[in-house]
Amino acid sequence: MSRDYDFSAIEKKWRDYWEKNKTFKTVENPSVPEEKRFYCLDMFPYPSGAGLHVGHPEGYTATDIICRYLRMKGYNVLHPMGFDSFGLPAENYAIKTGTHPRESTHANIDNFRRQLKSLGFSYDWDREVSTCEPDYYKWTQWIFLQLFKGGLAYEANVPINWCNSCKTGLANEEVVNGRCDRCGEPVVKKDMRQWMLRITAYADRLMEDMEPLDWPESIKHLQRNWIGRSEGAEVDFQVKSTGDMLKIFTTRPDTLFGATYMVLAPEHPLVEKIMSKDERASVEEYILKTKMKSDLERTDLNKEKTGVFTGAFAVNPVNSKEIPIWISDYVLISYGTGAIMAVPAHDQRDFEFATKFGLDIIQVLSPDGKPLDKLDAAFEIDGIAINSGEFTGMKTADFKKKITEWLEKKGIGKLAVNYKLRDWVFSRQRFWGEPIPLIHCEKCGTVPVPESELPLVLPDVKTYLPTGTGESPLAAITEWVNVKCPECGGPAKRETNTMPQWAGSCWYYLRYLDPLNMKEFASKEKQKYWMPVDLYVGGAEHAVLHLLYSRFWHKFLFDEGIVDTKEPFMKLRNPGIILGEDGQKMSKSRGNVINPDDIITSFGADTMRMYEMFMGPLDVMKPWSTNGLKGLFKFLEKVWRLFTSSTITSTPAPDDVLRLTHKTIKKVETDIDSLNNFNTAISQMMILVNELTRLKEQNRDILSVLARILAPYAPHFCEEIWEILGNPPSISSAEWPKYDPALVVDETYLMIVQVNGKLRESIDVERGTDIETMKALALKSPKILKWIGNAEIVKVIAVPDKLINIVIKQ
RNA sequence: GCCCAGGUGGUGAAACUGGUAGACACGCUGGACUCAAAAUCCAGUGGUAGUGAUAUCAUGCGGGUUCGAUUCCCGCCCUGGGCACCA
Repeated sequence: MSRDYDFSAIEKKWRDYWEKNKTFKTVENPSVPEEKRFYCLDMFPYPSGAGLHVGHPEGYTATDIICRYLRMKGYNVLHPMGFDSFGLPAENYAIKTGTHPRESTHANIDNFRRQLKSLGFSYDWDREVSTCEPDYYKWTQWIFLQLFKGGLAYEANVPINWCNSCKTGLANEEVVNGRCDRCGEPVVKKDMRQWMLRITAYADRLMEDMEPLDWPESIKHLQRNWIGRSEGAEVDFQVKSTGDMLKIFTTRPDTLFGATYMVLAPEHPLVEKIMSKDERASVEEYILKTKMKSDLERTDLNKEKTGVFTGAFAVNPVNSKEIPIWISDYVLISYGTGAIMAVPAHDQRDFEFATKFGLDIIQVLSPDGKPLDKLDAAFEIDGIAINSGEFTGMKTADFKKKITEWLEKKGIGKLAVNYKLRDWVFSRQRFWGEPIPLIHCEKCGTVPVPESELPLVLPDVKTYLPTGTGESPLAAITEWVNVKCPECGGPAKRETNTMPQWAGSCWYYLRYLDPLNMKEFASKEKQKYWMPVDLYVGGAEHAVLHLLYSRFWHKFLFDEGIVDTKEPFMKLRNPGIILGEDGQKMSKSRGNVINPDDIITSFGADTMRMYEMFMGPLDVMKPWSTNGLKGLFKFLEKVWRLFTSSTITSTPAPDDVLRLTHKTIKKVETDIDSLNNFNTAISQMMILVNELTRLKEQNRDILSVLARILAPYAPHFCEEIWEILGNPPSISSAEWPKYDPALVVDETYLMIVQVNGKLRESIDVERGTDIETMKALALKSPKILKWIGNAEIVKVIAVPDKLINIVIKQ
């Protein structure tokens, strides 16, 4: 029976079959042992109006292959999908098009779901979650309340990153090169009342607990740098005129004797108090100027240092020297104590500042204990102390330890640790997000919405346009804002800020476990059955956003006894970016965007899946090629003909073909197990198919193996050929073939013969041939004898079952 | 500037713990089939020299270690990503 490979009919047929038979519904079967339970998680998509792009199916196909393969090996696999649907892009899109974000979000989700289904992914769709649904965000709000009650959510009036175009505050993690991550507008600082999450309380654990995880080193590295732990000392300096204590943080307490001036951030609270009358005007002007600067201007490294003298002096506690106090915007209020001691001889920033303003530069450190002649730049590395009183002559490391002890004994300093990581700015002055479930009462202060009243539903609003005033659009709905205080019953107002986009994704992997549970966000039993996530696949761009935030929430939930694992994601893999056919990043403006729908219509989902896996290893960046895609279509057609246009018998296949089949099983297995090299598994299957194509007739058992090892890659296609072979559906529950270890190695091999490391001959010999025989065979070869000639053989190196190298004197 | 990843044919890429560089595919060239084209099948395909067997050069560049280096070490160049006054 010969017929064409009608992919669209085949794919529809099997998609319908899976849906109707709930083939991929997952249940917590207790008889499956723990080590055979696998939780495989994809980063859920943000359903934009543009639909799925080709990058999505890359990671999703990889995980789908892994899941289908593991099921065939007898694993119980949890493989869910959902939608990250609250947040700025949906809202901005809604504003642009004039539709309500709820409507556009729902339409986008429907489209995404359709596209995902058309790719044949084996998700258990009964577990779908969507972060913007009240049933879901009820629990996001609930977790927030636990954070609030645990003292980890707090209100603060701090200068935050503000985007004038999106009209909202942003987290540090959402600012890229001084610009808004979403719209690219420069970010400015704005003083605002904010809800903050105390992620810094977990800084140490976020750092330490990451070490044993099987994550890409680069991602761990990124997180480590973002957290930015640095050890040093806090030292108190006294302000001479007022007696105030000025606390500074330094990683180089060993350079204390070289401090020739101090610098406060312009926003430092002491500035107002300590500045002298004479300097007031210039200090105030400088502060004003700083306020007007955008972050971009302020952090521009190329600009010259600026600053003004406050008129005040501080006393250096190690030598009682009086040193001037300046303010400058190169000192940040948000790091350390917002104040530094400046050691121009040993810190490049201070050096530049001191040079510009003619401040003293005193060397207190050199490579060999002798002062350097002249300094063109700060000497910043470790060395031996000079000009440092009783500490002179000490090595940097010892000095640090000794001086810190000394400061501690005197009660004017101590060991201190600082982090680059800042607390998480958690409120957004926008509409499309989870309402923060808090009530402000004049009498009782900030009171949580009672848990029984959750979810606190996002109200309908006439205009959801951002106000730009620092208030969210919710503030305008007086009937929603004005409530009775849950504690005293008096008049109170709701918090009108909403949560950031990252809130819902912080814990979605937990909701998949038990999506319909109305009493808890996930039952302990279900958690115990599946957690932690065994494999998590998604984009590296989330290294310091989602992946850090969700680890923080998870640790908090762990401390609360709500989850039982310290870390949520054991293995992490990042698919590489797919570039356009021109090698450029895919974008609408470049006109090089590939739409998965078009590919599926023209070539089918199976070809699409195969091609995306064949392009290269999962983790590397790679350009799209339509010709390459066609190659995979041709390959499937070739396999199709094998099953539909050839004679299929039970006559055993030739020995070499049988061996090749077993080698192929093994190769496909190890490549899937690598979680990365799906491309070479396909290459190996191509080699097998090329070999089979040469045969006059096909052996049924070999075709059966081929169908099963190809099934995770091209599932619709393989369901069909499985049926053609006469098997009942579905191939997804067929058993993964076992290879025979005896058949994966050949009886003979090609022995390489080198002369002085250069390939000169290759001889077919039996596996296991001993070294002496190898030598004898090599030295019998006329070619080799010709190369050796009369030269003296210095030595012979033999690697059994591989090669022999004859070293001669030339 | 600092940190990380990576540079292999015309293209995507392969190569076990150092052991045949370029598997598999795309593209290209030639052939078969066809009135012709598409599809399919067959053959060839890193550069140079040679009809050919073959030789020689070749994994970003320059050194080194080794019988032997795409693989290990040192220095440099380029590309991609991250951080960017964090004291």
